[in-house]
Amino acid sequence: MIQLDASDSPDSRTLHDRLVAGIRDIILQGDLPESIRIPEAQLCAQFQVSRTPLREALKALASEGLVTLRPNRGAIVTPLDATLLSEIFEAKQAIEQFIGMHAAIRADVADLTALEDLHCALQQVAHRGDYATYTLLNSQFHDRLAASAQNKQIQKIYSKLQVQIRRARLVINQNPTRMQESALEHEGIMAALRIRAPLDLADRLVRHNKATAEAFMSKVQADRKRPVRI
Amino acid sequence: MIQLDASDSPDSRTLHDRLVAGIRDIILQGDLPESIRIPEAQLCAQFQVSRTPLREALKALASEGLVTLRPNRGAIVTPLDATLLSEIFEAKQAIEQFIGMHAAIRADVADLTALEDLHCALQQVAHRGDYATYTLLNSQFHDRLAASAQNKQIQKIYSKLQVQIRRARLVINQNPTRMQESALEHEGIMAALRIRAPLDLADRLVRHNKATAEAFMSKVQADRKRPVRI
DNA sequence: GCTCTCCTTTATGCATGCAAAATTAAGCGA
DNA sequence: TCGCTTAATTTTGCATGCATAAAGGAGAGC
Repeated sequence: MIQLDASDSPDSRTLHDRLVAGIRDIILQGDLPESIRIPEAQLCAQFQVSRTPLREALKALASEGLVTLRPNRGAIVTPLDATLLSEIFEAKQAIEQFIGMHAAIRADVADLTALEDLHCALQQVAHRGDYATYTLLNSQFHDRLAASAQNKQIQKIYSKLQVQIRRARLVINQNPTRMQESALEHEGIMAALRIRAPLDLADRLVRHNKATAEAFMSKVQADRKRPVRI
Repeated sequence: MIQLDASDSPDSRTLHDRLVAGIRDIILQGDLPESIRIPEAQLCAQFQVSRTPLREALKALASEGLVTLRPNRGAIVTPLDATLLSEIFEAKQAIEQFIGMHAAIRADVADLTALEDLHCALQQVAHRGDYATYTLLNSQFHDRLAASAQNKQIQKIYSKLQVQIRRARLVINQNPTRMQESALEHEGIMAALRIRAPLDLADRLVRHNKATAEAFMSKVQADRKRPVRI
C-alpha cells in the first residue's frame, strides 16, 4: 500500500484511518460489487464497530470519489464507466507530465536506487509472465516515481487516480502482450531518468500512460457488457 | 460557489452536503482560525445539528485536506505554510497546462460567451480597482475555463487546489499592482482562447499561474510572521 | 519561585436509540 | 397473470449517552 502521510503508523493509529483504509482495500479487491448498496450492517460486523465510525469512513471515501452517497438510499461503490475511466487517464496524463519534468531533476539517490531495484524486479517478472506480480510492482514503481517529484499534492492526486485505475483492473481482462510492451516502455523511462532528462522522461511517461489507456479502453467496451461480478 | 456536480441542488439537498459546504465557507471566510481546535460544540449550535453529522462533515473535509484531524485532540484548519502553498501552485501549474491544451479545443459556444462576459467584467473591475470583486470574478473565470476542458476529474482537482489558494488570500495582503498585471495576462489568455490556440493558451495560463504564485510567495514570508488572526 | 503530581473539568470517540424514509412483501382488483 | 395500492420490514439519518483521553488547575515538594 502507498504510504502518503508519515501519520500512517503501522496499525494506522485511529479507528477512522483503519476503517477508511480497510473499506478501500475491500473495494480494491473487488469484494464489494459496484452499483449496489454497500451493506452497512455487514461491514459493521466485519470490522466489529458500530455504525457511527463506519458511516464517517464512508463519507470520507465519498469525498475521495470511491463511493457515492445516495441520500436515504445508502452508499454504493462508484460505478466505473468508459467516460469516467477515460477522464481519469486523461487527468493522469497531466500529472505524469508533471512527474516526468520534476522527478528527472529532483529524484535523490534513494529514489534512484529504489527505482532501479523495482525496475529490475519488474523486468524479471515481465519475462516470467507473472501478470499479478507485475501489476503490483508496476504500481510501486510509479508511486515511487511520483514521490520523486517531491510534491505531496501531486503525489496525493496521483494516488487517488491510481486507485480508480487499479479498481478498473478488476473488471477488465488485461491483454497479456500489453505487459511486454509496458516493460519495454519502462526501459525507456529508466533511461531518461538515469540521464535526468526531464522532457524525455515526461514524454515517455505520457506515452506510457496513453498506451495503457488505449489497452484499457479497447477492452472496456467488450468486457463491460458482461456481468460485472457475482 | 463552484457547481461541480449536478447533484448540488439550490439548498444542497442533504444535511451532510450543507454542512460540508457550510464549514468550508466558514473556513474560506477566515472565521475559523487555523492551527487551533475547531469548536465542535459551537458549530453544532451554529448549524443547529448534533455532533454526529457535524463530525461526519469534518471527516469529509479532512479527506479534502482542508482540515486536519488530531486523534483525541480535535480537528484544526490545516495550517497553510510556504511549503504547502508552493506545492499547491506547482500542482496547479500542471493542471493549468492541461486546461489550456484542452479548453482551447473543447470549449463550446456557451463556454466562450460565458468566458467573454466574465472577461469583460473583469477588465472593468480591474480598471475600477475593486480588488474584492476582481478576486471573485477571477475565480469564476478560471473555474469556467477549467470546466471548458470537459474533464470532471480535472475540474474537481482544480477546484480543490483553488480552495486552498483562496484561503491563502485571507492571510496574505495582496499587492494591488498585481491585479493590473493579472488583467493584462487575461487579455492574452482570452486572445489565445478566441483563436483556439492550445499551446499558446496553455503557456499563458502556466505563466499567469507562475506570476500569481510569485506574487503570493513573495508576500508569504513577510505576512506570515505577523499574528495570523484573532 | 518553580516544577511536578494529582485531581477536576472538558471534549472526544464510539455505541445505542428512535423517527422518517425507502424497500420489500402482501393483498386486491382487473 | 399482471399491475396497482397498502401494510410490514428494513435501513438510513440524526440525537443522545457514556467511557476514555486530553487540557486545565490546585496543591505539595524542592
